[in-house]
Amino acid sequence: MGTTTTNPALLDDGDDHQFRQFIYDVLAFGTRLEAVRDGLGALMGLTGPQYSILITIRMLEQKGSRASIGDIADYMHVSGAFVTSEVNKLKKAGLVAKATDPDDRRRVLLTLTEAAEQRLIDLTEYQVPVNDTLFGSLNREQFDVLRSVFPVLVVDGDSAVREVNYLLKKQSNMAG
Amino acid sequence: MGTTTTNPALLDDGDDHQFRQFIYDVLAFGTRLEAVRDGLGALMGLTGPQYSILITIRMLEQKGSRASIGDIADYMHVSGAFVTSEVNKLKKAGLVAKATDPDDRRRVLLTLTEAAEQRLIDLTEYQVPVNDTLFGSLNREQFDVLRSVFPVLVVDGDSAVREVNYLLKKQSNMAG
DNA sequence: TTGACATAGCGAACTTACTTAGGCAAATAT
DNA sequence: ATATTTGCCTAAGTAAGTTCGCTATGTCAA
Repeated sequence: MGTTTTNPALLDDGDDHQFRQFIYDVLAFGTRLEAVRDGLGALMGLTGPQYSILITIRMLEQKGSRASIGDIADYMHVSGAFVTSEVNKLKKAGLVAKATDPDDRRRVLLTLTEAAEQRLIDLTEYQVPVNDTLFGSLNREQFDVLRSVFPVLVVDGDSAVREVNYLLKKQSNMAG
Repeated sequence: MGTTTTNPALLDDGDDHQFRQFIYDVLAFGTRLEAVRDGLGALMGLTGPQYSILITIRMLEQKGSRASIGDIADYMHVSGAFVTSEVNKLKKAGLVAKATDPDDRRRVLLTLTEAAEQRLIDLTEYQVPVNDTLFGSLNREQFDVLRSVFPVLVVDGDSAVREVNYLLKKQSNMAG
């Protein structure tokens, strides 16, 4: 009674205090990680979202997928219109190239330019000390757990977002 | 060479690919967690930041600390002026009370009202299914690792934020 | 005890990071 | 053929912050 989860693995003798503190810490870490990301972007002369778009494109390239505007928007959980406008700035800065997808000429395929790849390489000079500070206290066993857990959490996170949006819609229907 | 960390525990035979993917997943999870938080806030009729302020006050209360405007700002990594303005809205809504600290009359101490505590209790009805979706696949061993790791990551995160801001300042000094 | 400086909070003006709405062009279904 | 859907774009608006300058209080040094 009064707990915010029913998963017994997360309860300490029926108490969810540890779990609440954990959620709080995850959220707090998230804001710090975002601050670091914004700072790394700024070191390249970019805003946080622009930097995020670059590394999302790179991530998709490395996976062998091709990245359209909509793909980036889905990954980042922002609107397509926003990606369009930020990508246009990145194009103007010579960091991404746009090409129409020959298989579907509505789609725009995004790739990193050589200049962008070089700037990302140059950035590692700063990334290394920052990442070492951030994750210097993790050991191998902890990292293995984190590495296996987070992909699942992302997928479950998507489900939870859908669920909360559904609850919200239901509530607003009841109000209206 | 080319890796973004030097911590050997995070490298797979000298390669940081797993580590990069992990960072990407943590960031992705962060955006989803934030979306869930915003949704839970909306279910209470609040914005995400307002909801965050409420649970930050509650967290500090439970720790036995008293919460000033500046304390909340530090915890949330936002400006004091922003906390001031959001807290004033929460006060108008009858959810937080402001009192001047007798020990330092510049400080404003924040407490949750009964109404706020009740609304947070009512919210658990929605929180339970959402948290179960989010964290339903975690087992005890994984949770124990996460629970021990995240408080450290938050502290190290603060250091990393300071470090990246220092690098940024140094760079802008060199430019100017 | 007074003057100089630092700190906490506040309000106003501004910026940034988004969203929604509406339109066009290409693809898909009827 | 035509209707619908999908992908991207532009323009306009909104939310979530910031910075700046102010007042009040506290602190420290002489």
